Amino acid sequence: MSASELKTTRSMGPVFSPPATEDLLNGGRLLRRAFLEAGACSSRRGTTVIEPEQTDPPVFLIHRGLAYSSATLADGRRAITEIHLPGDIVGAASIVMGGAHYSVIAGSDLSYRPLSATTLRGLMGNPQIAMRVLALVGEDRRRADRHMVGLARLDARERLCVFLVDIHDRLRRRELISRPTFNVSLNQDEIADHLGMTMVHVSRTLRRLREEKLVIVDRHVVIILDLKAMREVALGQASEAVKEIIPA
Amino acid sequence: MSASELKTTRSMGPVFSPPATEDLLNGGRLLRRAFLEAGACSSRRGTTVIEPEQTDPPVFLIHRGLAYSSATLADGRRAITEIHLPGDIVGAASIVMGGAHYSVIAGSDLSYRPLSATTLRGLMGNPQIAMRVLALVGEDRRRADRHMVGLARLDARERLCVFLVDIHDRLRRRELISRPTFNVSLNQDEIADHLGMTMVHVSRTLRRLREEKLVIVDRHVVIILDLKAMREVALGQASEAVKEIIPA
DNA sequence: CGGCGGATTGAAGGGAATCAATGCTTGTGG
DNA sequence: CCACAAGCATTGATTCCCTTCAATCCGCCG
Repeated sequence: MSASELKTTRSMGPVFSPPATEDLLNGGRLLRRAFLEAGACSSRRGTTVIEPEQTDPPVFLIHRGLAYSSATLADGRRAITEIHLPGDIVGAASIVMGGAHYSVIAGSDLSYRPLSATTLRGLMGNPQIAMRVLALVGEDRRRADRHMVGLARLDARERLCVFLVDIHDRLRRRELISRPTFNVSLNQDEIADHLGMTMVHVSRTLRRLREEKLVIVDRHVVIILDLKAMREVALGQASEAVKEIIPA
Repeated sequence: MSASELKTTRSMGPVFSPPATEDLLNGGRLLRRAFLEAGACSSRRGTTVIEPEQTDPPVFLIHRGLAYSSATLADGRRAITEIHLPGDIVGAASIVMGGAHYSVIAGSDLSYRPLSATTLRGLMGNPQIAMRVLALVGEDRRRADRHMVGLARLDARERLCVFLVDIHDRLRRRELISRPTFNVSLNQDEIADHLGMTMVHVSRTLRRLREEKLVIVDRHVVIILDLKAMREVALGQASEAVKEIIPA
């Protein structure tokens, strides 16, 4: 089996460096276990889970619901830099950076498990966990890169397709959904802040996508009608390198 | 001394988590040492240093010159996601991610020291180095976040100010310059791809900044005329949380 | 000198923002 | 049970920032 075939075969989840994979899997197990020892918390939609001023904030494993990281400028302009889904670990980088420079806000009613920064720093003594934490941050970074490319070079329609397909794929990979229908508990204002556009234009663009019979977004329910076509809009012009990251 | 005063005092470089700082400093030393044991390399301007297809690529410490990470879409649109300056360590995340999903290109003639992914993975056994590597990726992520906010919510003039002030501050912090004049060996096309605009509009906006007597960018030479005013454009509306990150 | 890549400038067009009004749910209270 | 307010979404009209297209210019090098 060739290398490329191998890559296509294991299309679930992010592709790690083969020599590191063993450690990563084990580190992942240990890390999850550490989270499970912590008690579960919950926050209602709209609550700020992490404040930017907070020093040495805890790290969260999201159990249910959706959260996002956002930064607000003094004049009120806001950008949502990342969407966190169930299974995501939020804020891993802050254990060395001494604090987030953004807020983490519950986008829906949320349940999660916090792990104190100190505890996690202690766990870093285990190289497998250290590797795993590094992988978490690396994965975030990869997503951030893709998002930057989108913000810099895609138009509104493309951004929305990428956004929706992305969420779909992440939920699918985690086996949280089995059909191309899911719930995104963000309102259009929040989507706009994530994609660098206005609510008005999100609304118009969603209408267009609906008319094109690509996807229906009503309230918080997303129904993807033509996943293949959406992928084409999203990645039709993505480079081969980027395509490899996204499972078909 | 209050906490905020303390923060302002140590205004050089990124602020780390206090409990981790000791480890980080030591890990940093060890890491630099590992790089210095490797031989120096050089690449001419325009060379691709890391290809996106490359599996398990090495990590680089840049010695002299400038490089950037870029992703190109199939239709030719390109986004430059990050600028790497002397002293930066490039590609640390790829030791677990199994490869970059972007190219790293020499923006000028470049000299650097590579460290193989395998070697660095071995060094991760040392918790101090592991912490330090995590900090590297975390720092990158922080910059990525700032850049996303810029792409999403700043206009052309603001983006250019942020960009130039950012480079200035990074060079200043590393003590590579002492006056607000420096060299950015990127052409306007590359700047445009970094800031998500067109070369034509970069040109126009730079003219405007010149007329406003804020900064002169001629060829590859940047002369900042009014640093304070530029910071105001750049961060005038930055949130307090973001401001703290940037040294005055 | 001529040619070339990069930068500049002008004119025209378009995508998205802005302003503003209306509609639709939902929840609350009379 | 309806009225009404509040929040969110939709739609239209207008404006504007930025892109696109195209021509010119400038410094550099063979």
